[in-house]
Amino acid sequence: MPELPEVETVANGVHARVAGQRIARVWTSGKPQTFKTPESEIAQALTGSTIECVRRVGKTIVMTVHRKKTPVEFLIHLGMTGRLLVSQADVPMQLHTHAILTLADGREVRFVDPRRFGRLSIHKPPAVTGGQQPAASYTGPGREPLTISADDFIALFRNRKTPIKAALLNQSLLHGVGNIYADESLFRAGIRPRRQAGRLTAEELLRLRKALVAVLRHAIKLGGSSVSDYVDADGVRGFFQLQHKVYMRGGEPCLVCETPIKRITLAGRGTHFCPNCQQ
DNA sequence: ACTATGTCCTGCGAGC
DNA sequence: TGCTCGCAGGACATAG
Repeated sequence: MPELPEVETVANGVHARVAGQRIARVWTSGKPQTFKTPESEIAQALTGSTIECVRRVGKTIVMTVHRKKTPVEFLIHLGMTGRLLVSQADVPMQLHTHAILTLADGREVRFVDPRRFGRLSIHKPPAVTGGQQPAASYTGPGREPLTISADDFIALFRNRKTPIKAALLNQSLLHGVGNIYADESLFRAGIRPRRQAGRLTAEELLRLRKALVAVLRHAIKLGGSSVSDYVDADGVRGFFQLQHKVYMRGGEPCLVCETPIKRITLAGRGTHFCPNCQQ
């Protein structure tokens, strides 16, 4: 499932291929739950506009386009099985394609999502009160794991009774962390997923932050984790799944101490940890 | 204000 | 071999 490293990989890949291109046409599938903003509004906002940049905020891909200097942000959330692909027009359209942006040079940006947990929407900048024109800027629901300071990171979890893993998955605290990187960072920090977030010591939280940043950076370098059907903008798989220490390794020996990895359900999610290495 | 749980959706793999 | 069934999970709604 696409989390921060996968979304970052896709956003960078799409940016490199389409920045500066004009969007000539927009097609949408009519599957209502995919569109948080009505399809007609999305099509109207994008048709004839020029793509300025494509970047990642949390788990969301933000495509900034402009027309007559008015910026609009197109938000693409990949959900669990969403793909954003840049294709030549003659590549056959695959099943579960929900949106196609046809570029002026004939190539297409395609959003494909079998399970339909993905969402497309338009983010409008807040209303302007003064004379100046603020740039549209989607900031996401929480803080960025890669740039948050140590003090702010510790403060996020203060007084929280929820398990640390559930807190890591809460996008209004940190955004971008999902099930894989929550499990992997807790393993690398030696912390049990069920520990109450508010009861972790500052030292443990610093270890967790360090582990989380390291695992996210490493995964970005390897193009993300390809579990389920994740691929980048060119349809190429990532390699970080080969570095998973606990995720989906229930019953297999811990790579550090050989204790069998335990699998439990926490916050409705499969949760994997080493009962010896994680206390 | 927090926290916990159910729901959506399809593909895949286990098991009979 | 071919079928059914349960599971995978991010975000959001709803309940406690």
